[in-house]
Amino acid sequence: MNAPYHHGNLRQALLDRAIETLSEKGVEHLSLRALARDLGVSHAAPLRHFATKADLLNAIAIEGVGSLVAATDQAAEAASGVKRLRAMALAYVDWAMANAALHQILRNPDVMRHASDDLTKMLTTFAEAQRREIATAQSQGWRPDEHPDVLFLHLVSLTAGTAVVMTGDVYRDPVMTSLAKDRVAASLDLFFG
Amino acid sequence: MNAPYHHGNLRQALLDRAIETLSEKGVEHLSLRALARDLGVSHAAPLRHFATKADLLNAIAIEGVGSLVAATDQAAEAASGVKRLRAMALAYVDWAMANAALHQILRNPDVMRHASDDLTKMLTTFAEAQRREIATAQSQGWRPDEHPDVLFLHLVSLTAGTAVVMTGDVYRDPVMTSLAKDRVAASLDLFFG
DNA sequence: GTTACGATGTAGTCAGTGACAACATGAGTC
DNA sequence: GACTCATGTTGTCACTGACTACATCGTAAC
Repeated sequence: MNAPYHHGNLRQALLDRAIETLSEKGVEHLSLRALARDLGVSHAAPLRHFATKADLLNAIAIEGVGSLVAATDQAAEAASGVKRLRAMALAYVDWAMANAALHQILRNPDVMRHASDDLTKMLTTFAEAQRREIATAQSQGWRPDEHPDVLFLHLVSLTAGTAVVMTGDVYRDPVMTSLAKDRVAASLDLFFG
Repeated sequence: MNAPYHHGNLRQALLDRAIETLSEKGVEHLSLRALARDLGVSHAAPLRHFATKADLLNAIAIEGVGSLVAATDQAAEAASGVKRLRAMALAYVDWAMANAALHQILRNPDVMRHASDDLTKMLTTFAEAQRREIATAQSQGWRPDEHPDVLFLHLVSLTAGTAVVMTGDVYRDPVMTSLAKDRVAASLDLFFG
């Protein structure tokens, strides 16, 4: 009748509930103790799974990057060359819009400051994949004369920036954001076109 | 001999010290009480000037936007047309690199979530100025056939994104960041050129 | 001059938080 | 059936943001 002594899958439950809370209240109001209360577990139980709050956020970020990489990988399958690069960029922005809370975690300096080796490695791998795609696209005739570093910086800035703008961090005016929604592809194509 | 009862300019001292602390430790470890200790006043003194922590961050953000607008305005004076637009974008990124902590505050969803009317108004005004510059540049022959919304979204995304990348939020690898430093102008010129 | 007032700083307090240590529970193993 | 160890609990500590009541002092009216 009573709740069982062991939760069963507290770790994942914490991650899921934390992501919910984050999208509602932001990282500043995420509290381990509130999570524990929400899940009907004692205030110190989360510490068995995440030694510190930073660890929890790091784990969330790892889940986020995994989801992001999966989304861009899937988008990449359909095409090749520049179109592949374009598809990945669009998928990135789409993913960010669909997972705004997760995206904000990945862009939060206070979270990434404590990034684990695993997390930084995932991000590095992601960046390397993008560099490879650029090289391939260039070898197939897309902007062959530009320096790869310039294209990479531009690609990363543009995609990250568009995601940031579209998830409402910059101009929180919803009218502007919804207006811009229809322009995302066109904006990206100023680069890919 | 003893410290005077009144600090003299506690408000500005708080702002200055807070910005220092932010660049060292991030917003998560900024504490009103620690600020009070640093400045040798009682733990509740800051509340006379900023009713809540959110108010303090908001005030910092207002200082930041003011400084940012001043920097881009000054850069704009020298040129006109697309060159003016380009100069403003470069000034934006330069400012962000020189004031990374302030820039991160302006990009922190947990801060902007509580943005005051004054702050949002400043940001709106800034956005409108950018839209005007785009219109002027277009009337002078720069990308005349593109939709202004597309250009605006692209401009904002690109500048915000470049600033985010260059201030180390995304790829924290300092090698990458310093490599990219020489490429900033070239990257922006893929749009302005 | 002194008196009243308002702005600024102080002292004390409260609930909420992250972190830690010591202990309890129970599923799986030999 | 005893052992073990991951998982959850209880208790505690220092710290924080926020609030209230009080102290100090510049200023300006009288």
